[in-house]
Amino acid sequence: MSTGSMPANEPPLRADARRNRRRLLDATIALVLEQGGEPSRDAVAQRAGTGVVTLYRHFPDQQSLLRAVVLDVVDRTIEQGELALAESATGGDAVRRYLHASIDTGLGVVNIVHGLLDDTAWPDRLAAARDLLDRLTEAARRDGAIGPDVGPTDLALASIRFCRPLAIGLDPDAERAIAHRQLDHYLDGLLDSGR
Amino acid sequence: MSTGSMPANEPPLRADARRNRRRLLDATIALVLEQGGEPSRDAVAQRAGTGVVTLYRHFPDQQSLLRAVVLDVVDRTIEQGELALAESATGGDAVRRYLHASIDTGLGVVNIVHGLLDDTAWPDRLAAARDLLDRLTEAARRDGAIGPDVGPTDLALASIRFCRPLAIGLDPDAERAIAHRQLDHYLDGLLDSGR
DNA sequence: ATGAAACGGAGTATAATCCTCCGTTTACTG
DNA sequence: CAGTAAACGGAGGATTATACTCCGTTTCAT
Repeated sequence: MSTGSMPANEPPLRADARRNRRRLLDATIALVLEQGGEPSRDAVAQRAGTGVVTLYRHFPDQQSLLRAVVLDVVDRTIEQGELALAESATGGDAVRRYLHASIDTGLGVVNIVHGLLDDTAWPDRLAAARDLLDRLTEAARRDGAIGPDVGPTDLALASIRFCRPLAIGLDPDAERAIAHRQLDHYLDGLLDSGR
Repeated sequence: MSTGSMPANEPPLRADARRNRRRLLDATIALVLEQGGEPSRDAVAQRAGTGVVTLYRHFPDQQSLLRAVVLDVVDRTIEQGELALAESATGGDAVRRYLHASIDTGLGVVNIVHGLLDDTAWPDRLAAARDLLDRLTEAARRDGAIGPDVGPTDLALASIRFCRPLAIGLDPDAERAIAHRQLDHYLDGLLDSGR
């Protein structure tokens, strides 16, 4: 269930294949976030520490790779969002926790890659994501954490903004730390928390 | 004085040359911000609405182009920052006004391009920029707008974060509007203004 | 009007990218 | 602990993008 986007009724993958598939997805996510566009096949394979052939075996064309990436990221993010909504004490906390999680899952890729896909092969996930954002907004509004001028779009745009690397040669750890810190300040302003 | 980065003791440029130079700089700034790396020559020329030759005539190699871009952006941003510092009622207001201005000048390019330059051909501007950030921080701290945990680095990183386009196919106007809105929320959190 | 400076389109050399063949290595099964 | 099938990676050729230049035309300044 938490295995990301695995089509269920397929012959089960061998262990190394499964590992490499995961690495390819992670490499693609990182490259898309860093460069903001379609990464080259060679670059993906190199980043993943795998041969180019492996990439082609798992994902015959760019479309299937990007589709898999989107499914993977969206699923992991929605999962985190549902947890946030279920376990947080207040609506504001849920929003806060969800956005921080979206930085770690790399949600930003979805919006970047979206325009490169010719089909919308995941209307269900899109609906689920929208619905999640709506419920997060609703919860925060009910608790008085946000005013009427703040909507689901603000949350979506925030996740895009803070997911993107700064592209100034920082190592991933520093990059993430900065993103979380900035997001916290942003949320301090967005949510009139406590005060 | 407000003509951007014009080397003073050179033969004066013809009117069309000056115009094209400006367009090339703007195109480069936009492309660097959108793609986060070295844009191709053809792309720059096309975006500027000029021929490739014109690009080569003004900037013989990539280095000179990037250097010119940095000088241009830094100068215009510093100018705005000094104005903000001089004319704002409070330190917090100065910080706010400076960061909003940096979105419009495109300051983000400097940090992105910085790593692509092999020399630091503008130690004076770098010093001036640092100094400006220090004075802005100092002013805001004196007015109680920021605590001791917020420093000049936060301002620099914020300008990078909010300068970068979201890369989701928005038109420039929408892009800028979102950036300003998000920056405002961020600053509401960063500066414990008023409250 | 005239000379000089600036311009753009077309074209070639170079580098990056895409994609496949095939011998080797790695994981599962009895 | 074999044996087999699946998965792997490096090398290489076809295709595409990028960098840069020649030269006839247009635009500006006097």
